[in-house]
Amino acid sequence: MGCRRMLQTGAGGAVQATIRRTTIADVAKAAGVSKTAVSFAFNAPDRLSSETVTHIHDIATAMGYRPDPVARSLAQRRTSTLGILTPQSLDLTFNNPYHALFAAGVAAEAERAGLAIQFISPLHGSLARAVDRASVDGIIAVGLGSSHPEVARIRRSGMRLVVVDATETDDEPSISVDDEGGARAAARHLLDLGHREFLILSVEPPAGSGGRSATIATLRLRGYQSALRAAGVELPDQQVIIAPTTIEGGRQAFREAWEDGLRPTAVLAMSDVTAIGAMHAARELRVRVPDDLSMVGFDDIEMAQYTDPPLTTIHQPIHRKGEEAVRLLLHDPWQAEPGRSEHRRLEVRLVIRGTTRQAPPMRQEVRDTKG
Amino acid sequence: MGCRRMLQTGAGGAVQATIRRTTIADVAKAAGVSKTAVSFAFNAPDRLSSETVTHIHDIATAMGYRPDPVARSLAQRRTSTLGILTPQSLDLTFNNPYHALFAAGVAAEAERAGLAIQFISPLHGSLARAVDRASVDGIIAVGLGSSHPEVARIRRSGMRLVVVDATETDDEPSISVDDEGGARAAARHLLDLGHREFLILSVEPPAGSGGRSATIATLRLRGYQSALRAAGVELPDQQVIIAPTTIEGGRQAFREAWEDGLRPTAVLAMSDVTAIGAMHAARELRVRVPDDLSMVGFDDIEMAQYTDPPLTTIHQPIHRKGEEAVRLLLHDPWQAEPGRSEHRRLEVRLVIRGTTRQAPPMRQEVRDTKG
DNA sequence: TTGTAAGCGTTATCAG
DNA sequence: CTGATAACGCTTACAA
Repeated sequence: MGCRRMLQTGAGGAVQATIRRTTIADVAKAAGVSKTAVSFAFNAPDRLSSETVTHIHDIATAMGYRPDPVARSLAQRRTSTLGILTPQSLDLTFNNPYHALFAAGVAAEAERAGLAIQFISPLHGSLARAVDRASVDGIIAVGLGSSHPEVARIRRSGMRLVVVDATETDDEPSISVDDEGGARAAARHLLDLGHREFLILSVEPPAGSGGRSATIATLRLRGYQSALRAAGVELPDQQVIIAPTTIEGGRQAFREAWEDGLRPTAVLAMSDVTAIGAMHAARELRVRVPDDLSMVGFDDIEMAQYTDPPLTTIHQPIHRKGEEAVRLLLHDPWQAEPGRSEHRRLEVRLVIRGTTRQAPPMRQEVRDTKG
Repeated sequence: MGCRRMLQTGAGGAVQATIRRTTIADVAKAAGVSKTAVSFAFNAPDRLSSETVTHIHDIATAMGYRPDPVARSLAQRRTSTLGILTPQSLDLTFNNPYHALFAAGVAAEAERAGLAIQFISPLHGSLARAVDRASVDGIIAVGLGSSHPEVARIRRSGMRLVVVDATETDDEPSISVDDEGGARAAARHLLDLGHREFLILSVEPPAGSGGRSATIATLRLRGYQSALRAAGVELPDQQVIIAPTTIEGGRQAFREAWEDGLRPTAVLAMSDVTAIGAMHAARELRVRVPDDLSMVGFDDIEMAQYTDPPLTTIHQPIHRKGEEAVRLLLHDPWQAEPGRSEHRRLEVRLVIRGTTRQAPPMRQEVRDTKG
């Protein structure tokens, strides 16, 4: 099927072009029908006699014809693609079990709806640029508050948008979990076991997350604090440290805290991976978990079941969050009634495994023996 | 900015449309210039006086104008998007650390080149459909041999293509590692430690992987076998079992093998996650690793360092594979010289950690004591 | 049942 | 430096 073509170069020489796509017009001509007929053969076979349909299909496959998805998108004003917007680099996103599982949930539901997925993350440092270039019908923004300038811009552009893990506002629909409640439950569990000396490993607030909107870091911290306060436990700033959400990040954070003389009997980690890292640091420092040190994570990623001992943590339905986000995006109830967006808040629960135990007696003031 | 519009419905009633995009024509009119000028203002500011550029930009942002990426792609015949093709569902892909790390590598290099990433995986069970709908400039196919019908179809369509983890052929460029050599090194290491009773945990061959082309499962098995054969060790079929590439999959596979009466002193797993699952199964069965059972994984994912004991495995440069795949796709040396594709084969190496130890003496024939 | 023709929103060519 | 005008490849009223 001669679909190569000689192109005249400016200089007058003939040069072989890369294979030119077979277009709908080519097929139409070859089949002796109109473009419309070919289009129908693919998109609405019912509107053609079954003979012509098969005839056209035969010709088309023989010529290797494949409708151009871009042209199709332009004409239909629909890309059948949905974007997942993350403020971090994809490199980080893909290697973060939480994000991976969330994306899996999105993918599962998207597939059901026949939608493809595209990841949108800063392009040459600019989220705006990445968003502008993305050919998508809707965006799921994760971890970006409504106050984030990019989110605002997307909303203004009229593109469908669902935010995940961000403050609920009237401006756009959202999916979230009870971060504060979960954190409170984690802290209470440790308080109930008699712990009074805590170390909190916080996740990093997203870059440029804007002022007002509460990030999950804020919410979870608030949860921890409210439980501690209710129990009359102080929490000096020094005892909450921010760690990168990686195993290594958690490991280093705990090491440094230890070297700074902190001697908690319990650590509250805002993410399971951080907790896992901290567990390894503890092991290296010959601190036994849970005998000497209790630990509660957050998220309940798969690995949490397989650490040694298995990690006590706050379970959240990560995969379902992804699915629900897609449903909300598709359901589109807020477009009709602006200023009254739907919010779905999913439940979390404490899962007690092997990393929490009664606080060891008499471990106060150890901190002072240092140096 | 009145960019809502009343649309006449077929029935004659007026209905409010969703917000209509501001187009380049709107901006041109508002700014009192031609469409060309607006286009230049965005894509080739040098060709306009700086005054007009800023003027146009001002108007454009005021109107909330954003060039339509789809229209742009059509006109440019370029989507600036690259597809990662996997034969499995995204649900599995995202939760597989190997794939996640590979994708991260692709993402890193793609970002440098200003390319977006789209995942292509079976849509309603059909890879072909998914490929047809994907608006991408090039495809990186992972784990799909050249003999796979879909790969052949893509090649024929003239789309840029790089295959990863597949047999090297003249038809398309490829990235791979020395799977066979790595597997051989793993087996030799165990043989050197005196092991003679093996269990092999194989990964699943990709569905419809076609007949001839060797998958990584084939290659690694070949590597194991050649080392064992050289040492005069028999490997009955019964001792190689296929397990899903998940922790749970490895766990169950090992349990079942054990229940079937197999009593290996060493297991060779084709993937780290499977190995990790098997380690947990062993622990549940009170089989001590590495005292009673040695284990070697494959891939060297991050978790391998953090298991207890840390996993001995075959390291492969997963992230770099992703980067190289993109480079190869962009470099495009094979387009010029068809039938002579470039292949990059990256190195693997044995990383000895804590899960391998001298074989326990006298553990033959235990198998026979069963039932 | 099939064909004609007008978009879809850009970019690219080529005169002014 | 700027502006018409023709692609780009498809879908989709509307007409036959």
